[in-house]
Amino acid sequence: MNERSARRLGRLTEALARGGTLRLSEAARLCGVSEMTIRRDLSAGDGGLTLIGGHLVRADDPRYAPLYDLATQQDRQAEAKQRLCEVAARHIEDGDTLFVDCGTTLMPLVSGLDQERSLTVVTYALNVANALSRLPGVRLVLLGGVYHPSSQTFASDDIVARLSRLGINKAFITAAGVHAKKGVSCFHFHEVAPKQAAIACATQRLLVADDSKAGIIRPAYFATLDDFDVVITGPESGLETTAGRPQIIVA
Amino acid sequence: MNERSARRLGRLTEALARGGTLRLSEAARLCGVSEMTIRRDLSAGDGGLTLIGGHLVRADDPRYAPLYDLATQQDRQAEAKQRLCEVAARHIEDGDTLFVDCGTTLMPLVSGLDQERSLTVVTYALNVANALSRLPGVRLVLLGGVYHPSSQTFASDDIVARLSRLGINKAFITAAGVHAKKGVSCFHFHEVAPKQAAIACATQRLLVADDSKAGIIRPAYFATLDDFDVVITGPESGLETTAGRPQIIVA
DNA sequence: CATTTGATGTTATTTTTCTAACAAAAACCT
DNA sequence: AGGTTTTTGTTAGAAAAATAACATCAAATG
Repeated sequence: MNERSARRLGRLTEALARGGTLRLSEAARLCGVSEMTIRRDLSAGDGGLTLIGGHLVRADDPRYAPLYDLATQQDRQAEAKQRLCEVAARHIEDGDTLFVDCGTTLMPLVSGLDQERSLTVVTYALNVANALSRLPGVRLVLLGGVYHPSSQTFASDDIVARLSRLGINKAFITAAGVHAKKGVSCFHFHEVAPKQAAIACATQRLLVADDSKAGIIRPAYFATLDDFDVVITGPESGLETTAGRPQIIVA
Repeated sequence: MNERSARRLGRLTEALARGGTLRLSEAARLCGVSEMTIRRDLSAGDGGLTLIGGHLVRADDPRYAPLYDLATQQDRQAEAKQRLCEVAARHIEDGDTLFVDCGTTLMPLVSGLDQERSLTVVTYALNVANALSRLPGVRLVLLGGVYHPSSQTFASDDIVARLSRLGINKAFITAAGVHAKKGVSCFHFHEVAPKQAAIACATQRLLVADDSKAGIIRPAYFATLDDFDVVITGPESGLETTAGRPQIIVA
């Protein structure tokens, strides 16, 4: 990609940073180039901006991904996540201090929060923070550090210490693999410390994982199933409520 | 308006209640009627839903609100900021560790960075972090804490300690007010600590402020002009290079 | 039962947006 | 300078969407 092209994209991205749309014609006028050039910039770019019916809009916000493109498969997972999150949301009470884990699983949870909901939410994920930053009722605490693009999270050596200073009420944890015997795992090792710290200091621990994670093992173990008080999952997960600790909720 | 029509609209409104888009064709299939009927429903409705390029969206969705104001006034300032940032960018060398301050002034700087640029960038601003998160060559460090929507920044009591542990090479600082005699100020008190810490520990300090800030005093002072090595500003600022410390660059 | 009325579907037309191809201009290199 | 590549603009054609007009259907009414 071109340097000038990148600068134009940057400018447009900035213009649209807080949402809104821009007619393609406006964008072209703004940058002093033809509409065709803007089109080319967009298709060469990283997909942060997209064109929908002649209107330039942000595409990087999962909140605005198409909901019901029933044709594709991604969306069925999205719908599953939506269902799980609706159940998870019922565990949230006003005044809670929540920990919200990384990934896309919990995005419907934070995106769906009521504007006026009075909560404190702690996270180390950039996408989660972005969604929460728009809610006036939420006090957002982001655990900073070095950014890891692979999981859109921040990692730092004192994240555990900082987390333990916060009075976390409920921890919503995600996983890439959930195995009844072997335990709960994720892809990236830098996610382990925050997850474990959140599990350690939260009063109530909730695991949210859709069917596609069931029976899977990923590189980084971070907990066993009975570290959790509640597990919210889909009907095909094969997990069942036993006498033991975790209460399995099927959504 | 028709009763069935109203019911369809209600159903679609519900489907889009949490944002997202719906293809007109999907909507038609969902309601079991033709696309034309959906179109008629929409134009007869209260305007809560709207059609944009074949996609059905909520009219009050902030993402799809047209940005009317861009063409007008913001534009000239944006262009000025673009100019300042082009000058500022010339001070960046590969391998640098930068501090980038909050606000919109420096957005063109980070948005315009080359994809391959090898840098470490430290910031405490969410918008800056978002722009940088897309650049593969940039190691992004976000100083976390409690989110302040007014400035899109994070604040925490140990931000100063954490900053001083980082080897900041060049600090790009912004201001809401620059006064030759009185000093440099910003709107929010929670910005003061990070700014001062960055100024304290950086090797080179650059102030970037467009003309509209010149001669202005804002609530929170955080530095004097000669705390900076370089000041990048516009032609109308009235600032001039004197014998003293700050080198004034007019862009 | 025929007729009317309103809602819906279908088709055709216009407008707009998208894509591809080529031409012009600018930047780049030797 | 001369030639090459890259970037941008223009044009033309294809695709999609918006609009309008007309046809069809179903319920309601006398």
